Amino acid sequence: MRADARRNRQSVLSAAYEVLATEGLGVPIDEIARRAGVGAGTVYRHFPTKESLIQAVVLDRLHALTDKARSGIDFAEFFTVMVEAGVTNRAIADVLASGGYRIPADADAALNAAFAELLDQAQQRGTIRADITPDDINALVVGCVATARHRGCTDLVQIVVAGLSPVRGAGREPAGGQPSRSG
Amino acid sequence: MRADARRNRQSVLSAAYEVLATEGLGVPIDEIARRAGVGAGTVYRHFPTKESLIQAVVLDRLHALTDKARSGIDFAEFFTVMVEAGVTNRAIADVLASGGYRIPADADAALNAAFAELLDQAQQRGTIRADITPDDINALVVGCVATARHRGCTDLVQIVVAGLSPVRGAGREPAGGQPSRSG
DNA sequence: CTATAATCGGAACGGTCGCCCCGTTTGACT
DNA sequence: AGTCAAACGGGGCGACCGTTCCGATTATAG
Repeated sequence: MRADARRNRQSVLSAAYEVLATEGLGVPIDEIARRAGVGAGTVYRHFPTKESLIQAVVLDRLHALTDKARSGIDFAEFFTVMVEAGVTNRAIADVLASGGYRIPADADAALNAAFAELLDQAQQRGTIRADITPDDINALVVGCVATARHRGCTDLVQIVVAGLSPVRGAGREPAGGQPSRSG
Repeated sequence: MRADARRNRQSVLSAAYEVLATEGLGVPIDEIARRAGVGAGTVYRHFPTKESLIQAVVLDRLHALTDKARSGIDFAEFFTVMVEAGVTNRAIADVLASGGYRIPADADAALNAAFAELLDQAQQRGTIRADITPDDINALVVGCVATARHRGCTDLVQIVVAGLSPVRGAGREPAGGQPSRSG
């Protein structure tokens, strides 16, 4: 592959990563091309469709999240990580909510499996209510992202996590830190 | 006003109400016109912009919700009502999430004030954690709607409500009913 | 019934966006 | 340096959508 082609491909990927994170999946290809300093045609040379470009960018993030889930992290912590990923990166938020372009099933499945494993461990340890399913968690993540994006109140995750616990108030008093303060 | 004009205006309103609830704010005007059995021009004769038509439809629902809040309902119940309103009516969901067309500030304020009042009562009664703000509740409603829309699991509201309560497990065991069961 | 003006409907406009085309440029190999 | 295929870029196409326009229609007053 020619050097300029490789360089341009990288520019497009970087620009796409940045713009998608800020603007979400709705950003026009022209905007990505402009920020990459190339023409729209060049973007389509490297990525046949907008969807394929988005996948290239988003899959990278999803794999990073999957790795994080496998790193011995706590369920509640990872829940927060997922929500923060969605809040920080609008493209991730859109993908998690299935709002826009689909991602390959295997990447989705890997992340879901890792997350489900953490959930199972937490349930066996009694930290999380037993009647919660992985699908519930997915939905809650989407909801928390939507919640936190609505305004800056990321700490609302604590409320949801508290609701997930089978028994509250045993050494986990909400006092001491305002769970929500924004504006 | 001519009789046919009045009739058409009503047709447009009915069609808009129905289509907006199902499809959300993104539905094209042409689709509303088609379902109303009129031309697009007729829609614009009665409502100068798409936004004004949406407002006419949505304001009605928001006032109904405000009335409901003032009817002596419990906070947790009303929380559920709000989420269900968003789940049933995509236009309401979009408006609550500020995703699309704005609504007049006074209608929004009235609903918020009524909801905030319910929250305050619940907090004074000790049912809801004292550190929760009305804005937090708004965000949580949006999140719950997004959550429930993601799949059919409306019951996840219970998890959030449980997280909102200062102490759980005192006569409010989650046992007995599967808080989430879907697909 | 006729005149008249309000109303109707859908074609048309302007803007946006994903995607393609093709004349031009440029990097790599000799 | 010369050659040429690969890569570039931006104009253009088709589709969609909100909005406008105007000739045809029709309700209503006299």
